[in-house]
Amino acid sequence: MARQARALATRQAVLLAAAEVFDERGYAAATMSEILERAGVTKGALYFHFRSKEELALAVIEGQGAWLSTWRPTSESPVQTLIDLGYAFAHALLDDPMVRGSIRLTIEHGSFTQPQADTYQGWSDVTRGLLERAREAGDLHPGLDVAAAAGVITGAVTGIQLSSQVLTGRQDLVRRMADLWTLILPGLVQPHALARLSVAERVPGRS
Amino acid sequence: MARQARALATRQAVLLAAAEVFDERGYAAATMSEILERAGVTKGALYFHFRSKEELALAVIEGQGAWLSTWRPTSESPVQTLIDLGYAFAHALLDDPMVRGSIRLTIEHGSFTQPQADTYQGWSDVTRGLLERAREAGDLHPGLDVAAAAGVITGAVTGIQLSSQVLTGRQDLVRRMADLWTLILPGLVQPHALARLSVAERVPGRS
DNA sequence: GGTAGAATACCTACTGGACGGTATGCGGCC
DNA sequence: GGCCGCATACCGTCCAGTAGGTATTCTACC
Repeated sequence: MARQARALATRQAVLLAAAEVFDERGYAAATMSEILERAGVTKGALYFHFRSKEELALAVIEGQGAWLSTWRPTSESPVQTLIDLGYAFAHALLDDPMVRGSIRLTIEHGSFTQPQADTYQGWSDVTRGLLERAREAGDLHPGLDVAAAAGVITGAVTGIQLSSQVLTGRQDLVRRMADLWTLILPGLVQPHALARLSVAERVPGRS
Repeated sequence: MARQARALATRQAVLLAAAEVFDERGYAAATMSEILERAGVTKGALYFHFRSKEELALAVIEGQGAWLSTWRPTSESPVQTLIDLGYAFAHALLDDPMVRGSIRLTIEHGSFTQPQADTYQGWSDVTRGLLERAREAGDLHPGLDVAAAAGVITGAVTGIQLSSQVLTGRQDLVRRMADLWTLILPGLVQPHALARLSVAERVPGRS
């Protein structure tokens, strides 16, 4: 047990360092040397836990699927939950190295296409689920194609994040997220539902 | 003159091959060997025209700025022009290897940050210019923040394109573009202007 | 319009270094 | 004492870039 704890600690250190390096350099440009140096770990230790660079990258990508699956609705209103999810994701991108690294690896399509498609699909599914609940609640425009809207929102969030990163190092990410909702919501929800929504970021603690 | 023609041909062949390989593999994973092999050119020829891998990548990125600057308005209506620009860009992504490679290099932020920021800024500026003309024409919602909307649209198009590529190899890109406009336009333009717009792709040849 | 010579355009062979991965050994906890 | 967890030294490969030679085409002059 005690030694398992130590092993887990080094494993986590490697994962974290890998996420950081993948985030900064991308998969191909990242070197194992930099990862193990930053983790304060030797090559033997790293390759004991991960058999290859690719396996390590896959483990980092997994970390972000984990983040999404821990997300719990924050409101009775599905659309409000979706908005909150966007802001939560923005803050994860700012604070959580694992999410950052994972997103970079997902965006850089390359050797491993399947996990990336899964990531997009996962986000699209969550979005779609919320939108379908919103439609049942009568919040959405009647003719709206829910699947199409979910695809657009997922893609738009991806792109917003990317352009924010390139232009300002993600400093204006939260503002851009607000801009996105401001622009998109009128095409999504009916006016009476729009009035009940908080487009700006909500501080947690209220229902 | 005749020798310039030959040199220009090989230079173009190298640029094209480079764009393809960068598009398929990304900057770091792309190898000069594959580029010169695909171009049917030897190493000496390549390094005569481009002094380094980075210079070659920058030349590919330039090609896309060139594409954007050759774009000419297609309609009296600025918003309709913006929609058409989106579709034109989608088809360029499907057909023009230079645009494809350039976009991949722009999305993969890495060693050269400045040209990428310039690319985003260029798109954002064009979009913003069209939106400002639309506002002067009274087409937009009165309170709309034009700069913010331009940023969102640029980012959204980027993301749409990315997710379409990962999920379907860009097969559904045009449809996703239509979904984007359907969702965004109600938050952008006033109803009376919306009625005059063609959200679906227009075949060229009519005013 | 033919030729000398000088750029221009390109070819081949090579190099130094870095990188992912491995083999083997060793200490400490059960 | 045995295995888990790690450390170290090493290997084969591949890659960006270069050195130096060769072919091709333009210019100049006759």
